[in-house]
Amino acid sequence: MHLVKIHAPDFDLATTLDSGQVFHWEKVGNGFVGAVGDSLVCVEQGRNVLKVRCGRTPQPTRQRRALPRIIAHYFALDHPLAEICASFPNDPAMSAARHFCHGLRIIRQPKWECLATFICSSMKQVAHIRQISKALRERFGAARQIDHQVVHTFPSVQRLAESSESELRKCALGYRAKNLLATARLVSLGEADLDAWSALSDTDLREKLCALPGVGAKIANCVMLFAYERLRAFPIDVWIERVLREKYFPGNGKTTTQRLREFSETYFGDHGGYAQQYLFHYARTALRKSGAPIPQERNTPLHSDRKDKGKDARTVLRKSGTPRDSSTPLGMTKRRMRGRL
DNA sequence: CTCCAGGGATGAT
DNA sequence: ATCATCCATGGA
Repeated sequence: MHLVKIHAPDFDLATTLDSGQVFHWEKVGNGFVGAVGDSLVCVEQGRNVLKVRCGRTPQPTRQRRALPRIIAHYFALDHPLAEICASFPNDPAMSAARHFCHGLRIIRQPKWECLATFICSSMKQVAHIRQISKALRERFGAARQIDHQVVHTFPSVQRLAESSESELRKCALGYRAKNLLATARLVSLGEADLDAWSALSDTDLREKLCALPGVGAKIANCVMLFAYERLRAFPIDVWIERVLREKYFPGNGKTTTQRLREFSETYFGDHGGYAQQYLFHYARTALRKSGAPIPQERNTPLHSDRKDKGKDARTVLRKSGTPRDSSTPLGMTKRRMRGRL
């Protein structure tokens, strides 16, 4: 089964796939198996090279011929990584992250796959997002085969749009099911044209994405960075917020999230999204275990700890089974979808 | 067991 | 405009 070698200097496959930007690659042997678009591949890291094997596809010869180009484009091997890293600000935290994440690239993900996956990501750990992605693919995706093992592609917009909330909830989506379904329907109806949005400015693109159910500033920035190649987009999640407060605003207990956002958009420069991903992966892997415990910075440092107050009531109220579809046929509860989209 | 996670929508100040 | 609360789920 055809092996292709692709020149890939300055690229670390494992670091890239483990950095929390993509969630469907599975480690098999010395390589990783996953779908790139509609074709299933096994990718293995070599010395300055990627070894790629292709599974069965509907159009074998055509796909096989285009494979190197597709793979190189997907992993963004054309990004001038040295220049990008050189554009990062020169401070201790950034330098540590840059060194730790050597070879990490922001890859080019399919728009719908990226959007749908990050709608599922809210208040979920990376391991959980992988689990949800797998459940969605196995239930709604198309089966592909490579090396005697079956892997499923990410489900199409139409397939998810014609599913139901209760069916989506079987994939451990929880409250995210309604948002994923509503967004899938908007995209499938053409009211949200993900491809056409490529032509928009960063500001307009963010506005369009934020109008989708289940998409706020953070997820919009993730989709902009990982699927629209907007390398300035700077998603601020709980990890990045900790890094910013701890490394860039130490002691300032009353730094607003608004201030953090302004800082992140100017300080990190033209490739702020790249810088953000380096800081994120560094904080999650190197900083968490065997290091600084990350102080956690409780807000409300003044008066009144208010011991419990709720937090256990819902555990008691949680009845068994029947999540009930909550009957809002199109879930169009987001006001911003009103008017000209 | 508790705690927390690549947040967002909503309603109350 | 900011702030609190709820939303489900499962790994650590």
